[in-house]
Amino acid sequence: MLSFAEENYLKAIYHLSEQTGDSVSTNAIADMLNTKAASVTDMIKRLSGKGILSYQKYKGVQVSEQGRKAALQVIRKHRLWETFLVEKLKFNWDEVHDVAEQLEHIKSPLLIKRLDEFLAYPKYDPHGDPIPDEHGEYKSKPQVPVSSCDIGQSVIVVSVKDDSPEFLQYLDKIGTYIGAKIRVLDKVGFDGSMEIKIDNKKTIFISREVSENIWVTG
Amino acid sequence: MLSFAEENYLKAIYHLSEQTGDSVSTNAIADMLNTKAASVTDMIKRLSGKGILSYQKYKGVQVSEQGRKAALQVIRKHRLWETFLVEKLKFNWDEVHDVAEQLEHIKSPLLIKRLDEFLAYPKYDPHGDPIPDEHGEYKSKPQVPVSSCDIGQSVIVVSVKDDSPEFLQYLDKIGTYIGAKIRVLDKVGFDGSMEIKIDNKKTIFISREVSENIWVTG
DNA sequence: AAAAATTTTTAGATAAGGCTAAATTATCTA
DNA sequence: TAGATAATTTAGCCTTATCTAAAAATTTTT
Repeated sequence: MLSFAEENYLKAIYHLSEQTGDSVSTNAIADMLNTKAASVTDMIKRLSGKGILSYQKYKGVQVSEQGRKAALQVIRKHRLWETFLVEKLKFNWDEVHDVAEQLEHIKSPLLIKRLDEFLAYPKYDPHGDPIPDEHGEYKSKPQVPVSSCDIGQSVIVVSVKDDSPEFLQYLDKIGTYIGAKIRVLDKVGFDGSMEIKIDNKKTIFISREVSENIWVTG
Repeated sequence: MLSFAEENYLKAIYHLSEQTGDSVSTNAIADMLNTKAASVTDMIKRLSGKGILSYQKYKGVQVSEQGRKAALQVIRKHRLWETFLVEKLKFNWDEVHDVAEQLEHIKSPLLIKRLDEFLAYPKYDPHGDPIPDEHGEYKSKPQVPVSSCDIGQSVIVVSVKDDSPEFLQYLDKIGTYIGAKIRVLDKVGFDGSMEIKIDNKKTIFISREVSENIWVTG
C-alpha cells in the first residue's frame, strides 16, 4: 500500500517518463513536485525498495511494470473524480484539478467501481485524457497539437495538454472546448503563432505555446 | 487549518463531550481512537495551543466554541458523504463508514457546497443522524431508545446509535431500517431484553444492548 | 489519612517526509 | 583532457504523529 506522498511521486515520475520515453532525472521530478532534489533522492530510494521504480545512482529512474500498474490506477481515480466533478457537481474544467488531486488518494476499490458505474463508464475525462480501466487499459484517440496542422486544415479539439486553471480559463474565453472545430487560417513563421477560426465563428491569433497545448484530430 | 489527525481527534472528543456533557478524559479519547494515552496528551496540547480545546493538566478537556464549529463542519462532511454513497452510489448503510472517514478530510468548500446541492440539501444521513448546515446548525428529531419504550407502544425508527457494520447487518437481517415501525410486545425484567414486532410482520427478541442502540419517535 | 490502584503526563525513540549545506559524481567546454 | 559547471547524493536537522517505559498526580480503598 502506497502512502499519499508515494502516490504523488509515482504519478509525477510516470508522467515524466511517458513524456520523455527515457529515464527520469532527479531534478525533473523535483521541479514537477515543487520540492528539493534531496527529498526526491530519499523518496526514490523508498520507491525502489518497494519495487515500484528501478534506480541507479546518478543515472535517473525508470518505472517498473508494477509501478506502471499502480500509477495507472491513481490516474484512473484522478480522471474519474474529475469527470464526476464536472458531470455531476457542475464544476468548471478549470476547478477540478486540486480537488481530484486529493480525492485520488482515497482507498476504496468499491468506491471507484461504483463511481465508474455511476458515471456510466466514461472513456475520457473533462480534459480529453483517456481513463484507464480497472486493468490499466485505455485507448487514446489519435491526436496531434494544433501547432503541427497545416494552413487550411479543419480539425476537432480532442484534448488539452496543460490543465492549469489559467490555460483553461483562457480557452473558455476564446470559446475553445473539447469537441470544438478549429480551422487553421495562417501560420506566422516568425514566432510560430497561428490564426485560427473557432466553430466557424471567432477568428483569433494564438501563440505557439497555446497551439502546442491544444490537441486535435483530423 | 487542521491536519487529518487533528480533525479525527477533534471529532472523537466532540462526540465524547456530547455524550457525557462533561469534560473528556484522556483515557476515553485513547479508547475511542484505539491509541495510547501518551499520544492523546500530546495531541491535546497541540489542539489547546490552537484554541480548539481548553485543557487543564489531569483534569480532562473541553471543546471550545471554535472547536465546536470546526467539529460540526467535519461531521457535516462525513454525513454528506455517507448520504452520497448510499443515495447515489448504492452503498449499503453498513459499508459507508470507513470510506466517509477518509472523504471527510478533503479540503474544498466548493466541493461540499456542490455535493450538498447535488443531494438536494439532505437533513439526515443514512443512519438517521442530522447533517449540520454550513453554519453548524441542525435539528435532531425528538427520539428515545427502544429500551425506554413501554409495552404496547408503537413507534418509528428514527436513528441508530451504533454504526458498526456488525450492528447494521444485524438490523438488515431482522428487517429494521430508518422508518420501520416497531411495536413493543414484552419486556423481560431479568436481562432487559424485549420482544418486538417489526412492520407488523416479524416478531423477535432483541437484547438490551440492541434496544439501547435503536432510537425511535412516538 | 496513609497505602494502593488508576490515570495522566513526561521523557526518549521511531518512522515518514521535508529542508539546507556540503560532498561527490557527471557533463560540458575551452 | 583538465577545469568549470551542473546534477545528484549524503549528512544532519526539523516537524508530525505515533509508541513504550517511567514518573507524577489523582482517586480509591482500607
